[in-house]
Amino acid sequence: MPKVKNKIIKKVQEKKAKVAGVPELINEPIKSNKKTPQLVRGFKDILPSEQKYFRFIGNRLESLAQDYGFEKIDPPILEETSLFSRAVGKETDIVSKEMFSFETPGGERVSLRPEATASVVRAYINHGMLNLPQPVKLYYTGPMFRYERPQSGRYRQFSQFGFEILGDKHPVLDAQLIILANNFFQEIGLKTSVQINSIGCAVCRKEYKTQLVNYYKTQKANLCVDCKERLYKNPLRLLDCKEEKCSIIKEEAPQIVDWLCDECKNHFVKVLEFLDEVQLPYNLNPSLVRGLDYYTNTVFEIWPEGEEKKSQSALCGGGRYDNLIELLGGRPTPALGVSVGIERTILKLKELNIEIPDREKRDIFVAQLGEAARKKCLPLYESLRKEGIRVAENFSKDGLKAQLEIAGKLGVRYSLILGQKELSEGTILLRDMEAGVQETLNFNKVIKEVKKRLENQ
RNA sequence: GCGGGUAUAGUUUAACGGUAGAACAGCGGGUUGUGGUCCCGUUGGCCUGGGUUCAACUCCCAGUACUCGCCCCA
Repeated sequence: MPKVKNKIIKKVQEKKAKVAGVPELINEPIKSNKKTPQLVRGFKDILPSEQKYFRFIGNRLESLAQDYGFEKIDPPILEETSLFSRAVGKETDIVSKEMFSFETPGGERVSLRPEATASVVRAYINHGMLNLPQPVKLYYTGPMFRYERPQSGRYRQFSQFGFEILGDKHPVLDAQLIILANNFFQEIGLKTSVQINSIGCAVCRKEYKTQLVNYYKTQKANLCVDCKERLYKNPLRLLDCKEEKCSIIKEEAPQIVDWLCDECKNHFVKVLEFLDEVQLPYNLNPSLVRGLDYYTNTVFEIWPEGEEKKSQSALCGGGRYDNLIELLGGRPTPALGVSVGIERTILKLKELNIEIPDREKRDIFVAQLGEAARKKCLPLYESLRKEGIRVAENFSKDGLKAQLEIAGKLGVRYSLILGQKELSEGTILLRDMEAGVQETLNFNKVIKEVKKRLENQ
């Protein structure tokens, strides 16, 4: 009620002011007309409340990397555009229409990275890592950029982490990489389904593509519009069309595993055997093909359990890329890798209400009253911190009420309170926040006393 | 690139062709020195542009953003 009244009074006063010829500027609120810049489409602020998810995943990542002997590499976010067009493939959607590319003031064609494998491989070649003991095992984490239509689980800037193993072609590595990736999801509490396939080497894939196209040509009349296009642009993609009529055609389509050369088939069989050794269940998925050109032989994805049909559900994807290093100008070197979509993983964690540990609680809040106390509390805070005590404060506040309120919200066990009275006595109050009782301590012994109390609990 | 839904305060939202209301959060006070309960006060908002109308936050159109699908991918 009074609010309405105030507003009316305000209006009347404004009118009066106008009538009296007071310049309007005076009554104008301080608010400027300038609009606050908004987020660029598809980009997000990762707010403090979201950070625990990233921290949680980051911690799991670090310990996994340690356990499996991977070393970290941080390639830059910006690379020559040609790195991606050569590695990922000129014809792929990612390169042909989804990169943030521009010219630098110096005239170089550069792109924000849409993925990191190409950069890791470039670094491997640039820094002569072939002279290190092979295989070289590297991991990375950071933002990637793709100019796609944003939607659930898809942003224009998103985070991935990934593991790359360069310089060895043994199938045990394929299996171990899949185990590692799957362990990650298991350990954060997600149930998963491993999808695996082999797309062979350049030779047998070419042969298979011919077979596939020949078969689909006989069915051309019944294909969807997209698939007619795929027939010429990217035949392997025919296999994961979701149109019902195409799925029926797919049933009868030749499967790549039947067209693998002896070497590729042998490799794939061994990978599966290793997986069997650790009793990791997997789904042999003949229609799993990957969107990046560099893949050869083993390809895999990990999906959340029970979400086989959804299109954006893959939490991670990876495979071998035995030709990539040579393609980028290195010596022929086999390699493989996996990358995990962090936001997608977080989305899943939230969906399943999986509990994520918060940041560690603070133990002691330092509250002060008056400028003199403030001056003593600032160094006290430093001393407590140096003693390894988890301490909190809000020194800019004046009232004790406000400070204790914050202490309560932080969930500290104790608050130290220093005011005029304590200052003159050389003491300080220790308040047990749970019990609500206080005792007076000698200021000079406060660190020792606080430590003693924290240890006793 | 294509299609559907949505757009009111920091957040969740209400109502209305005629001066926008709440809850939570924030800030201040009730205790000039005591939090987690309570009470009071207070800051702050109709996405942008055009049209219809005496009058548009409300109706219409366009744009933009968000969102959900398709495509593609993590």
